[in-house]
Amino acid sequence: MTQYWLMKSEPDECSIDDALAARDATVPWTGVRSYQARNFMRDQMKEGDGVLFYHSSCPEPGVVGVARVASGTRPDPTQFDAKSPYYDADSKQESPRWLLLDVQALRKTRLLSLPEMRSTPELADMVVLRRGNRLSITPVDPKHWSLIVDDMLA
DNA sequence: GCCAACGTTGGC
DNA sequence: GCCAACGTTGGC
Repeated sequence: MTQYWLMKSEPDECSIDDALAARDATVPWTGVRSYQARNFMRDQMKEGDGVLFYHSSCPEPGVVGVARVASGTRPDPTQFDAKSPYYDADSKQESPRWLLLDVQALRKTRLLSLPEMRSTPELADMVVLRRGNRLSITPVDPKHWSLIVDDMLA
């Protein structure tokens, strides 16, 4: 069954334009260092799942595009790269702690800003809007996906 | 730059 | 296993 997700990316690292410019518009979703987010990727996310591409830690945070999960998980190579900011000295080659999967950008949308999301009553219970939420990957209810993708960003 | 919120760490 | 201290996220 197709599921839906919201994935945060810092546009300084990988913006929606960067993703669309990549080969096949596909980027490895590197740098996830949260067990909850990793477990979503490992246990629940499937190729073909829908993704809201979200810009975070930037002047205008919000949803900026639609994407899809384009692969299953594999070890994130940056965990073994001592020069990477995502290096994890405790992770072992034979039992990698951190995973990634590929995300394929499908289209850029207008900015659906965080303030607009917060001011839309039908979106009020989205996981990403919960107070103090810090998860970089959050599940999206089908009704929220439909409202955002088929209506607000159509 | 500030700070609220949360996950992780480590002492006990 | 508890919980205080610490580091990080991320909006403002």
